Amino acid sequence: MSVDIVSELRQSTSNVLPESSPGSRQIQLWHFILELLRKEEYHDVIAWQGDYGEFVIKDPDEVARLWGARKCKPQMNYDKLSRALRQLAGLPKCLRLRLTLSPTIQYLSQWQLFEFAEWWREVRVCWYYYNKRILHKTKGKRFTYKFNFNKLVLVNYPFIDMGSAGSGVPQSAPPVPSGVGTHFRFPPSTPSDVLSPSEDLRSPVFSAVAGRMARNSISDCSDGTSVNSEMEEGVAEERAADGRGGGGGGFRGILHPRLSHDSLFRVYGAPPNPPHPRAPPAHRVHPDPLSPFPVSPLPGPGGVGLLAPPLSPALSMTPSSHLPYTPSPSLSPMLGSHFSFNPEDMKRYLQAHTQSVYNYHLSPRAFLHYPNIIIPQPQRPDKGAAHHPALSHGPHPHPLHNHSPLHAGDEPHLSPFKFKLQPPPLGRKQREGQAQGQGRPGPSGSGSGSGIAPSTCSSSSGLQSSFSLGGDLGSAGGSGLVSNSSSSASLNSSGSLPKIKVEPISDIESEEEVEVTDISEDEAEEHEDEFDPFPLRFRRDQQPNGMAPPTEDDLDEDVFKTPAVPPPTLLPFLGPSAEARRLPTLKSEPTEPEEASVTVGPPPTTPGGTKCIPLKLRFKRRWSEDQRMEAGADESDDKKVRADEGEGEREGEGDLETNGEKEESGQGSVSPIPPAQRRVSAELHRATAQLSLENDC
DNA sequence: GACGGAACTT
DNA sequence: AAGTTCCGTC
Repeated sequence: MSVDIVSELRQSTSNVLPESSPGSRQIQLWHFILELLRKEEYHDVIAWQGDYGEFVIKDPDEVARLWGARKCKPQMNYDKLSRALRQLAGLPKCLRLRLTLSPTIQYLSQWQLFEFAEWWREVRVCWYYYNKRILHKTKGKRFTYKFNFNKLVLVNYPFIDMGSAGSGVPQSAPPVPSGVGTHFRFPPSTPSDVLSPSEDLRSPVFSAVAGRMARNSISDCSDGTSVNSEMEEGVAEERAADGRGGGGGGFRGILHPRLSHDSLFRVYGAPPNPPHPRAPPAHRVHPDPLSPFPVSPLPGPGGVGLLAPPLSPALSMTPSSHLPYTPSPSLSPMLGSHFSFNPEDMKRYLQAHTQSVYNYHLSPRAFLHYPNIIIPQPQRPDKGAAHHPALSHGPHPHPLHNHSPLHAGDEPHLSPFKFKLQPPPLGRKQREGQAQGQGRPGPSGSGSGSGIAPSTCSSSSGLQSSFSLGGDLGSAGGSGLVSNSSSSASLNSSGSLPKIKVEPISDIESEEEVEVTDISEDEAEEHEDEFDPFPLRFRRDQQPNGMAPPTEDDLDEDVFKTPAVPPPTLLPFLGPSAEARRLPTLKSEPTEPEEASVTVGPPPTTPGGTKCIPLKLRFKRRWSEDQRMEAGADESDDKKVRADEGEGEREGEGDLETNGEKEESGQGSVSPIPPAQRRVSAELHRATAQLSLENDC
């Protein structure tokens, strides 16, 4: 890596990649801690001890003094130091968002919902990238903290070498990432074939992928307790996202054919499960002190950085920051179009991922996780079909992933959209507030689901959002009732557009329900295996409006960072073309005039637009495929579906569903939406209706 | 001791 | 952004 590149990287990523040179005042606390931990001379002051990644500050005053000396803060003491450590364990406040769905969500087409769902997923993932849970306090143990290496190493400091302590490293010490000398083999790709890092790294897609990768990729070598292989999870997620269960979907080709799991999985060497800290450090010849690689993986000048894009993870939505992928303008499923795919774009996309994996030491899971690519294989799910070879190594996915969302084909007579709403738990204030109000179901998930609790904060932008996005989805009441907020009222009365609002919140405390000390990483990692690629998980077996109990995963993920751009670009992957698709999508539905006017969403506000490949395209494609299939199906099935639908709706409850039905009925017999789709839409409406939240900003 | 809000600094 | 400082609470 050339010096200037390193310099540039350090500058461009200074907020993420701290200056780590000894003596630097720029050092971050967690790195300083690591620095002490790796030096034997400080083992009487601070040392690894206990569980994996756990360390004990044996001499708090001395550590504080050292820290203060490093930072030129002579007044430093352990109280302050511990405060800083606590900050490391927590989330930056005011950076979480909440999602509020107004009743007008019912006016969203299902593809808008897909878009929204996918966007939210991206937000979740992106947020994770920036979410700093570098360490946490070990409860019950004085002065004891524990690093979350799965977060830290890759996300914050992927190339950190923590193995300098040499012999005597306790088991609590983390493994030494090995670079040179690993079995890692990066598939050759020339810079010209790869997106420029700036494009790549700034892309929200990349951010999502990187974040996702970072979140997961180290799980196998972090706590030493995770038994989920990346591939397993990747497959599971991919399947889940694919929505085809074990079927041989058409999206398996997202794994770069030249990126075998085997080659990519060894970036860190064998998963330390249990870790083998005493094993002699692998070859750690680091021409660049920050990188284990002898040669920069970056293609050259212009590389932005090894780490996080400088933009908000939630969404670099500037047009230039996205992959130069321009979806076919004919992608709108409502237009009955077929989905085209540009192989060149896909190629570049994959290469960008490849590059990212290389740059970040990241997991090949990225390729599996982010199925944001449409493989031009319009195959119906073929149950029992052979899996993609590259995906077939790992254990089978978690059973939960068999609840693959968003596929209408697998279970033709069941809800094809088996996702549920699974919001994070309420914050304290929310809980308290709701305890006095409607009362929210506890985290047991026994609640009756979310009501539509529109934000009391009006959108600051032109968007009168029906969504307000946030990590505390679960804060919604379970009544399923439309709240009486002004926002809701205005939305309802005016029939305003279904829009999304993102707003920061400062007092959501979902983490407080996370027992991070004892079960945190281990169970979290296990739960991560249950990662639901969609924020809206809706299952029939739940109560009509029931909220699933928040999982660790949710707790861990349903936090967001405020997008760096105003709400109009809240669908980052929806560039103008996407918007253009979206609008016709709505218009293509013969709807009531009101709806027609209502559903015409906000105009595209991102000049140039985003050019990412949204997962929604998969949905669209699948949908289109399903529709074609169903169109060819016999009428009796259709009638049966309708009958089932009617029955289900009779069984169902909630104004939203009723409204959704009204909306659909308003389309009349000329509706291009087939019964199954309308059923799906109804379920979507019902599901999304649960994503309501009050707003306490 | 631990926690976390809030204001503040760099 | 990443703490630092102060402080009230548990």
